[in-house]
Amino acid sequence: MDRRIIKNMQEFASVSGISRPTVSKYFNDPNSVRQSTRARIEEALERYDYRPNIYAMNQNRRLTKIIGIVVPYLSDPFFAEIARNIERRCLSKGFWPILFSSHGEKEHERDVLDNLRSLKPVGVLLAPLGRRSDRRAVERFCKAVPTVLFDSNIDGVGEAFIGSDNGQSVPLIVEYLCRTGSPPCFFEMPPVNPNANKRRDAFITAIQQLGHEPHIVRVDGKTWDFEQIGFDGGLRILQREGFATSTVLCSNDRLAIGLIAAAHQLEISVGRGATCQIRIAGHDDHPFSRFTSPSLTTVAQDYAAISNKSVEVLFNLIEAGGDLDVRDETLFEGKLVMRASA
Amino acid sequence: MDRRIIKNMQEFASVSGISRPTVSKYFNDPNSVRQSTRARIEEALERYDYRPNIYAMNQNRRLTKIIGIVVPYLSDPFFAEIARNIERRCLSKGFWPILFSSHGEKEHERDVLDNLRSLKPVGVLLAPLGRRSDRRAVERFCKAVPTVLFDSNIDGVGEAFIGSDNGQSVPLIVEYLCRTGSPPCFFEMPPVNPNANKRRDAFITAIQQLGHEPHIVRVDGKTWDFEQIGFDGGLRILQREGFATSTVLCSNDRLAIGLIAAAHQLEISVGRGATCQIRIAGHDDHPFSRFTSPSLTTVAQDYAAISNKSVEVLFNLIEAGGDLDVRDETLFEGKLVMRASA
DNA sequence: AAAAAAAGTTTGCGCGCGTAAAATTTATAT
DNA sequence: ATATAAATTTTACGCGCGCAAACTTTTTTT
Repeated sequence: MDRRIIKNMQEFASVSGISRPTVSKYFNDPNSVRQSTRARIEEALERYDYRPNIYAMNQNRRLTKIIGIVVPYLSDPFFAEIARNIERRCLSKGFWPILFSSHGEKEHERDVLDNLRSLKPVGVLLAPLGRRSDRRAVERFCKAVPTVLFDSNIDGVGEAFIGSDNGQSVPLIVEYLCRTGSPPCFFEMPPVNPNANKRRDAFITAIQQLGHEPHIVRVDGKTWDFEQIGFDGGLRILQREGFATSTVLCSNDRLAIGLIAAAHQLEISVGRGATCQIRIAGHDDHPFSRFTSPSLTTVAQDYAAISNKSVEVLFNLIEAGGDLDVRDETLFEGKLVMRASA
Repeated sequence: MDRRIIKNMQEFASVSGISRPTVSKYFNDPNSVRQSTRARIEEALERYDYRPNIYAMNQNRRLTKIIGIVVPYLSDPFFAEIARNIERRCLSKGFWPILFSSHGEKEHERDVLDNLRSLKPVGVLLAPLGRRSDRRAVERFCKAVPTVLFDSNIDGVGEAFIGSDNGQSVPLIVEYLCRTGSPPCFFEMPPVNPNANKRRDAFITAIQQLGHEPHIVRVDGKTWDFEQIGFDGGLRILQREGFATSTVLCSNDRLAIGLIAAAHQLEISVGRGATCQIRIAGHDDHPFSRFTSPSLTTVAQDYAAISNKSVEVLFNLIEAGGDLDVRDETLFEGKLVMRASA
């Protein structure tokens, strides 16, 4: 840090002995200027610690370097982790990731998309709320901004979709559960996104294919407190009629976490041991699933692959100028994670 | 949505029959213009859906409306929840909250602060990493930007601090544990922030005051996977020497969650029942603590109060023009949450 | 060494808005 | 109705940078 403070690019250009347009070019892409020039600029940069005004930059650039990341519910560590991964990859490519959460509310998602739009991002990675989304608002947004959807699909909206293959993951665990014990029933809550429905349907198909009757148990719940919903619903069911079979496959891990807690409270032993009364399995391999008691058997969503692929597709989309020829959908397979609960 | 698209404020001013400076004033603060004028503008706003260019706005404003929120680790639902609360309050006051996570890394925190600074926020709510923070970087930041610290204090840095009173909360649960069973030992990991140390010290003081020997058990761990650290460390200890007493107070809930999982794996029964072998308690009332098996007895941090107060203080700070006369520290008391684990 | 290509410089314009001062209109108080 | 205050309009300038065109210098090619 040297002498006077630099207030704009012109001053910085002067002290570094380079013309302003070249300096501008450097900040746009350091590799676009000659090595010797780059060295001189970076040398001056160390002495003066100047940073271009991002507002002026973004106002005048054709394209900003901003990438929007929108997740439905950031308090869910699953989405927090995906967001973190995406953020890292964007940063390493010189972009400015900005993270938003819809907080599970349709209105908030709409507001987020509106605000995000006025940031004029080059691209957006959007995990929509799903069934609770204001479909038209999302459509409008995706028409105006190059967007890749992930986690939760909305048919025909966005330039691509990346998610996991429920049609593979659900049969995988259903087959495992049937092979190792009583066939499972399916425990679900009102579907918040298309995945929930796909999982239920995949369950029905899979269990029938194995020659069993499909039992679906649905509990109420309108919030995003999935654990609480699983707990409350599970408690009620276990106290009254019980489940149709002694194995329960939950629509997602968070529901299963609540159900395990309910079972424990009622002193119903969970697990695959001989003395256990009920087996509980989940779906997603949520970050906390390995720390339930007993630890939760589940199908892991490959969220590293999902976030990596999402970013990759978005970068392609950006390079292609904002629209792809075909809207491709990439689905990743789940992996069985055998733990103690089933 | 009507006729032609409005590309700038001048055009919008024309179609709404108001002068541009007045329109500008309106967008700065809708209440600063006459009611009749406001009505006319908002009427036009409905017909034309114009939004001012935020980059141009922020470039020229004395103060932006941006409020930075920085948390150490967003994948921790505790911080995600606080962030959500803060965000809501900022939005309702017409500010633009932008959320950042340090991802538990010193370098990343530094980068975040650097980037945030160039956004020229009016104010920032910062929960620093703590001991892993680059103290000088944080200091420099706080000198340049009106900042309120929360959760984790750094002496003399920032215009205010809001957190919880470990000197009250720890004795509270220590007293409870001693009253209802064997005195606890203290289970901790390498301290990531000042709270960890304060809790240990508070534990020692409290347990001695009650006439017991303070036993501290520390396990290794350098990441932010607190559950994993609690699990691995707990497993090792329980398999070997065991804990000094049959009651374990953990430095935080996430550690306790891991420890409960370890105990379960070793078929050590956790709880306050007569047949139980060990009692485990935590600190924070983490969102997941009610869903462990058994549910976790803990001290609740009043995080609603913490986030509310933080925002309130920041608003005062902003109105005061960026610096307060005195750096006040507000500490909120914890509340005992008796559940099944202790 | 000459020619071609690449990189850098100069000049100048424009982006969309904030803000200030002076002039004018409108609302409120006496 | 008149005086006063408040709100609005007019006019004009500045913010910090991107970008394009024409020109000059440096580097690479043959």
